[in-house]
Amino acid sequence: MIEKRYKEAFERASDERKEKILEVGIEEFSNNGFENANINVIAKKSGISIGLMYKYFATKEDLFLTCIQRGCSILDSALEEIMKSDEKILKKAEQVIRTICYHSKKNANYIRLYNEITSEKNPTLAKALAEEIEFPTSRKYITSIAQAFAKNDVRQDLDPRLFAFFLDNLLMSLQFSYTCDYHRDRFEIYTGINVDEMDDEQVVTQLLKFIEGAFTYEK
Amino acid sequence: MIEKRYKEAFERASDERKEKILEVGIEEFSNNGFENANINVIAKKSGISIGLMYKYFATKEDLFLTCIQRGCSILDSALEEIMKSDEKILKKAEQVIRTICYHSKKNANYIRLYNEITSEKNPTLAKALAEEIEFPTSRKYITSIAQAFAKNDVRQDLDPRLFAFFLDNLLMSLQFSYTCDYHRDRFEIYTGINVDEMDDEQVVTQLLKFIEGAFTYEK
Amino acid sequence: MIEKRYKEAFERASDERKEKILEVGIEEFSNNGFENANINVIAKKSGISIGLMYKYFATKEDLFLTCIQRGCSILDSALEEIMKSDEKILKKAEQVIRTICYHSKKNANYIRLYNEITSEKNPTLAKALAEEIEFPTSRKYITSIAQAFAKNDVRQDLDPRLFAFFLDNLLMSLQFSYTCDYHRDRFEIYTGINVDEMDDEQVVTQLLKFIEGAFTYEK
Amino acid sequence: MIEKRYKEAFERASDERKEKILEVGIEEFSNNGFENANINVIAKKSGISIGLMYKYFATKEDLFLTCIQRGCSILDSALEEIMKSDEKILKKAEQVIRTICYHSKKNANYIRLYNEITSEKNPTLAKALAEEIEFPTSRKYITSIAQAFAKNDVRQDLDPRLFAFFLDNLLMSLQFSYTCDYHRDRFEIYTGINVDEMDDEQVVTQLLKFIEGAFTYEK
DNA sequence: GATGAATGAGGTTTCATTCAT
DNA sequence: GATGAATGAAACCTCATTCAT
Repeated sequence: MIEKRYKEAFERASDERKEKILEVGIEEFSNNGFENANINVIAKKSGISIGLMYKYFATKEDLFLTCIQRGCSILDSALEEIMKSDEKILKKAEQVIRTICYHSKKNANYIRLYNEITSEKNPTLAKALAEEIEFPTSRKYITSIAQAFAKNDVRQDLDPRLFAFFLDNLLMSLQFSYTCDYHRDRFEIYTGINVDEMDDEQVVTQLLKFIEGAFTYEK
Repeated sequence: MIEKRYKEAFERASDERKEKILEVGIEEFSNNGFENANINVIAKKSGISIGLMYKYFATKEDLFLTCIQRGCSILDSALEEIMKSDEKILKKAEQVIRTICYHSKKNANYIRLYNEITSEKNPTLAKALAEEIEFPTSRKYITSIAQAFAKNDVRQDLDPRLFAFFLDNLLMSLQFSYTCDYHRDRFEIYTGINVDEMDDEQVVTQLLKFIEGAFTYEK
Repeated sequence: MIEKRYKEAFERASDERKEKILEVGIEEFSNNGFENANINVIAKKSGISIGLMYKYFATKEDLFLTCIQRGCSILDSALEEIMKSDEKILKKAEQVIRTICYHSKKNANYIRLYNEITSEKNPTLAKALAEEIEFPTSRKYITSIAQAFAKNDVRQDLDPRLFAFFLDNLLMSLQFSYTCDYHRDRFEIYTGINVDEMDDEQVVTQLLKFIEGAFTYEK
Repeated sequence: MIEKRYKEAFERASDERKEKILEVGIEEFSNNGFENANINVIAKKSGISIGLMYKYFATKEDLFLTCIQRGCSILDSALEEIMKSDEKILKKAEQVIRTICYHSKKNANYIRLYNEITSEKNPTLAKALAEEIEFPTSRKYITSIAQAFAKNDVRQDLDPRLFAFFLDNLLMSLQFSYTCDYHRDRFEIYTGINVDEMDDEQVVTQLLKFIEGAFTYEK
């Protein structure tokens, strides 16, 4: 688990300021990537001095990680809402997919930040990030599938953890397809349609069929 | 489509040298990412001077892109072999999955380079790369699915292009899970097992079930 | 017209520092030309770091242009003083010539910088520079000649603008002859005397005769 | 006087090749200036290898100087023709001016090369160049004026060498005004007319009046 | 004579981080 | 707490020149 990466001074800052810094940081990091983001620019756009920024965060990496934590908590809370319900697993999947389709523009920067993380090269950092970000989500999926398994709502020869993994692979890929340059182009190459002009309903329907088949079918 | 990004002098170099430069380049770029890779280091490790490197490639970006083209052509030729056969689609899927499991270590750097690309931030470059890389693969998948569709081997209410897209999402994610730091950790979080110690057969079996259900099931 | 080429940070620097940087810059650029001048050297001699230099000027070219503006404003203010008087045109010419002879050592670097500009190869930059530098001077000369023309102090068949141009050609060449290596040697080849040992009075007298005849004579 | 700056191998090359190399060299140096001209490019455009270029010239500077000698000999031979005649000095001046107006386009590159030289920063080189280039011309002018002086064709209180110098200043400035970016813009600022659209006859007439007055008038 | 592959020093520019005020 | 001027290491890239063939 990632410990807090900000200094105490950051906690003491006003909520408005904290919000602003992380918002600007998320925007800059998601637009430019970690290397090309400029911490001096982030400070300026946040309306604080670079000196104060270093009173809040020891390094550029710490600011980056704090931005990630912020972004992920936002994404996770949306998922939380859906997964805690009592709906059947396919119903939950549908809601998650619709949420992705619907909110992908509003939260585009968070998702692009997430995409940035998935190509992290530092093994130690990658591990900490994965645990921070993937753990909560994975438990929700695994639990839901296990429950469905117990209720015999899904095929009985599936491995809940692997199937949760495959499911999340599909959802993660979809998120990126709505928000990240390369994945957007990839989407168009496969479907022939720009993702902005795609009928979301068609995507939802087809992906649900895919998932439903995957979870339900049994020879 | 990406045109060649190397200069004529590079073509004239010995095969051994060309091989060496691209091998070193792929290693450096996949280990450090584009920004943190150092051309001077690549030149030194390749046994040539920095001046000569710039006789071969006009910019760092051009070297990067040539490394990508090299990596992709290797990956694509493996896929080509499988997809051109007359097997049923699920048989092909199985072969592709096995190939991924089997070769993921040998070609780890290529796949990590591919992962690097998927978070490219330059829209123009992202588009060119997506077309170069995704187009050949997508046609193979779409064609195979369309053929299966015509033979009634798969459910008749699927959209071939979207299903090809979903299928590739699963395979792409699997590749990354074998090779890229973050994805490897993510895999372990979902499955509880480090990917290096995972029984490949279990992964193959489960993923095939997932795909088989997705393509076969019809209410 | 050239807009300012320095950043706001430069304006905020102390006058002493601004003065120092431009003085050193003018010296380096006039001694070595634009290409061979070294920004790191200018920074070091100015007593600031290279990083700060780039806080002040975005590029080497911007520093160069700011040096030029500084040099030209000094040269122009000397001319301004003379031209705004009510003297007859030949009296003004005499004063200008004497000023050139007298101040050519003190301002040698400015004049050599001006010389550097006159062989500028970038057409866009050349145009901007010419307008910045030549316009104020040209108006002064043309106006003076036009006034003399109106008073019948000069021959009535002259074209004021072309005669202003010829006059300035003579003065520009004289400036260079006092300050720039090639022109100094050229001067000696023509006159047989090194310009430093030449009796300025002789030059003033002869050049005034030349100009007086040019402006006065009428068949 | 500049000694030859080419190696013996260059003398042994075919006239065609020598011609080509110098022609290309003059073009590159006059277009880009000494620093920005690329000797490898000059070799390629001349149709020879860079290795051979260094068999012909020891350094880039030597090639440059040989180009200058070539360019100047062309310009000088045109002047030679005019000055050796028996015409009166003003007639000769008119012919020189007309030659400048007429041939300025054809020989633009030579003149721009000459312009490049006039801002040479190396004192030793500047001196050698000035002697090479200015000496022949200066003798022609000084001699002509001295002859005119003896015949009482010009005012008797002029210093022949200084007047020759002033005269050449006017002609040199005019040459540059027809060919070099900065000087062309300067011409337009003074006259209000682009030098390409200027009526040459007007320039000739006015400059001749200027010179005639300068040489003839006597209080 | 002729080639052109190969070298590598050196210059411009960026930006994370420090610290005096 | 807050500022922002100041630092300087490090990276990309150019091109005159060499030399083995």
